[in-house]
Amino acid sequence: MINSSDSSPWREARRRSARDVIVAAAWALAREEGLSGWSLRDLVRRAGISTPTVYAYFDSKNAIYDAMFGEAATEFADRMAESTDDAEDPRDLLVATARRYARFCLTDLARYQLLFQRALPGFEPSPQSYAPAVRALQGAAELLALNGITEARHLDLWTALITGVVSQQFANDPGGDRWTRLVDESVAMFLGHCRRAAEREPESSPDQAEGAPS
Amino acid sequence: MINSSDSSPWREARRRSARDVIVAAAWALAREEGLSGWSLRDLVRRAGISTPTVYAYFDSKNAIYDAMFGEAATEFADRMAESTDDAEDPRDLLVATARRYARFCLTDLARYQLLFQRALPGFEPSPQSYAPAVRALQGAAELLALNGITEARHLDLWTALITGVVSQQFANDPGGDRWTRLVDESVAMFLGHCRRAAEREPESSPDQAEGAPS
DNA sequence: GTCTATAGCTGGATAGAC
DNA sequence: GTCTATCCAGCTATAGAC
Repeated sequence: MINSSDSSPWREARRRSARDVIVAAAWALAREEGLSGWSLRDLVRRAGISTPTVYAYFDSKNAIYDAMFGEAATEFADRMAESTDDAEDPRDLLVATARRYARFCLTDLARYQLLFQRALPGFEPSPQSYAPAVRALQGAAELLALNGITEARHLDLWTALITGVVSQQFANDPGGDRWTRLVDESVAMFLGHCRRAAEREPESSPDQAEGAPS
Repeated sequence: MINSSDSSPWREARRRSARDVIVAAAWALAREEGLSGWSLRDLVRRAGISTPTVYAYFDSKNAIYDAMFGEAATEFADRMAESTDDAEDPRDLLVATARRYARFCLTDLARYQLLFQRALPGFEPSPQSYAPAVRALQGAAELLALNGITEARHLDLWTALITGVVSQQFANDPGGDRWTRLVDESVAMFLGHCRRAAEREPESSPDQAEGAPS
């Protein structure tokens, strides 16, 4: 037989698509039963395959989670990189991005828990799976720079603020908008603060190393 | 035999202290192995008792979690209610409280996850266990009122901000202070924003219901 | 590669003696 | 109330036929 090597292109394609079927079934279950509320038995039943088939593509259940993490991280980076319209005011862009972030998180609890909450005891994403997330944070830094914000601590303040909105929304009003509707005001508060800070200590005082004990 | 009734005082005391031993062992395990990273077998080994003894005091593992939740919620309410010094500036009080909140959360990940992250799929605290948490939120509202902040949405903004700091601290710099050291600046930003908002729309414009799309 | 069948274990919870 | 002993359901993962 020709092409019996495991690395032949169409072999790879088959492998890949089988993988995709498994991961898709895993996502469906995670959304329905909770991130960790499903077993491999559930998975194979849902995907219409058998247990050993899963192990032909993944070494363990955690390897499936890792694939899910990678997928989610890529989605996240892509979504955050989408520019709305060019030629837009930097501030509107910041608002739009914050809204997009909140929507991204809130539309999929399982994904949010996997990606941002480290909700799986004993699971650590592999470096490859994690990589895209770094890309997204760089995007955030650039977006703030567009708004004249370059201090590292202000980037941290920004992520805290916007993370907190999502976190509270999930914890205390899931499905509602009690916190997400505060995004506009949050951005206003944040930008106002940074602007005034910049006026007080003009230009690059190079992020004076305030004692940072471990 | 006198006092053979289960409701006699010293019987109750014994029951209680046995309960306490079990819950204490559960906390120790939760801190060492993760909130859900331990089994009843681990628990009985640690507490030096046997499985049926546990079931003499608790109906299920979730009942143990509920007791833990109640304990944590009480601790939380107490800690938040501690006034630093009287005669203090309302703003300093706000900063101190925010710091106390962050410290409370960050000193015990398991407690934080149980109390604020709903990290146990399928577990809901009973109303009795939950009650003290309400007390704490009322305290926060009063503290903001002392600072002239009475709008409901500003209370929400406050909790989001301070929650976000803790959340980011845990997720991206556990053990460090990269975010907690931003508490002062966060309070400044928040108070500045609320003050200016109050100037623009003076006195109680009764929280105009801004259109709330999902 | 995919199946059936099952190993091997660990989990929460219980029976019944004392 | 506390024990020893155990049940039984669930899990991940694998052996071995095809």
